[in-house]
Amino acid sequence: MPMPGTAAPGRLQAELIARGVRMTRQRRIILEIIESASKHLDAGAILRKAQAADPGIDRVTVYRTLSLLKRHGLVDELDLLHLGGQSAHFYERRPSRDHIHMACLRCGKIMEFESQLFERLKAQIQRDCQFHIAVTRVEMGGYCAECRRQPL
Amino acid sequence: MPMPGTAAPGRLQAELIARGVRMTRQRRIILEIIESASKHLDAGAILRKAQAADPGIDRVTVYRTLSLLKRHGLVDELDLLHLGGQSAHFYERRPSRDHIHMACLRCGKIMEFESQLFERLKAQIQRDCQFHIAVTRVEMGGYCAECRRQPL
DNA sequence: ATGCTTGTTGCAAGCGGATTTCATTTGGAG
DNA sequence: CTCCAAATGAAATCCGCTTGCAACAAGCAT
Repeated sequence: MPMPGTAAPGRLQAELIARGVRMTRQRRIILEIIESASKHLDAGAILRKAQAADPGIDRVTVYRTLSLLKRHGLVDELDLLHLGGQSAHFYERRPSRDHIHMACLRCGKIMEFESQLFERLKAQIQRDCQFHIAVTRVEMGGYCAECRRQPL
Repeated sequence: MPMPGTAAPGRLQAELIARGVRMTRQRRIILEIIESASKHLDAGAILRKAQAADPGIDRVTVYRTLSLLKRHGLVDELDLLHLGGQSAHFYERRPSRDHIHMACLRCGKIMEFESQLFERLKAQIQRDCQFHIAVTRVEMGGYCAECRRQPL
C-alpha cells in the first residue's frame, strides 16, 4: 500500500532516472500530472495543475520539462489541428503503439484509433523511402458519429 | 500563349471566384505565389514574395487570405514537426490525393509520399469509427537515406 | 553527515507569429 | 457611374514560448 502523499514513482520518472536525469520536486509533480492525465493537456493546463500542487512552480519550468521529455522521446507533441483557433500544443505520454488522432470539428472531441494498417503504412515508408521513422503525428479533422446525427 | 506579365488565372483563383469570393489585386498575387511554390512556404515567406510583387501588401492581408483558403478547404496547413524550433506553419495547395509528409530531423528535407495503404486506412477509420474525415495531416519525423549514410 | 559542483529553478524581459481594431479604399453588381 | 458591402493597411495588441541571469538544490564524493 502506497503511503498517503507519496506518489508511486511513475514510468516517466523511472525512465528519466535511468537516463541519469536529475530528479527535482518540480519535475516529479509535472511528470505525475502527465502520467495521470485523462485527456490531452497543453502547457497552460499542466502549469495550472502543477501550481495547484505547488504554487511556486513557474511556467518556464513546465516548458523546460516538456522540452526535456520531448528530447528523450518520452512524450509526443500534438497540434490537434488547432481546434478552436488554439495555437498551443498538447502533450501525451508516448504510447507503445502509435495511434491516429481524430478531432471533431464541431464538438471538439478527440478520439484515438490504433490500426494494423497504420503499422503496415509505416513499414512501407521505411522500406520504399529508406526513411527511418522516429516520431509520427497523424491528425484527422472531421465529424464524429454523434455530430453527424444532429441537425445543423 | 499567355501574355507577358499576365498570369493565367490559377485553379485557386477560379475556385474562389466560383464561390463568389471577391477577387482583389492582393489576393491574386498571394494565390499565384501559393500555386507556383516549389516548396512549402510559411506566412513570412509568402509575405516576402508578395511584397516583391507589390511592396504595399501587408502581412495582415497574407494571414487573412490564408485563413480564407483554409476555410474553403483549398489549402492545408502543416507544422512539419516544428523543424529547427520553428513555430510557423506551412501551407500547400490541397492535393487531389492526401499524402504523408516526412521531415528529416537532421538535414531538414521534406519528402512527400502517397500510398494506397493510407487511402485504405482512411476508409477503415470512416467505417469503424463512423467518423467523416474532412482534413488529414500526417507528419513523420526521422532520418532520410542520405543522412543515414553519413557519419555523425 | 558535510561540502562541493553542476544542473535546475524562478523571475523578468524579450521574441515572433498571429490577431484585433478601425479608418480608408475598392471590387463589382446594378 | 454610383454605391456599399467587403477588403485592405497600419498600429496596437495578444499569446505561447524562450532567454539571460542570479539564487538554489540534487546527489556524488568525502
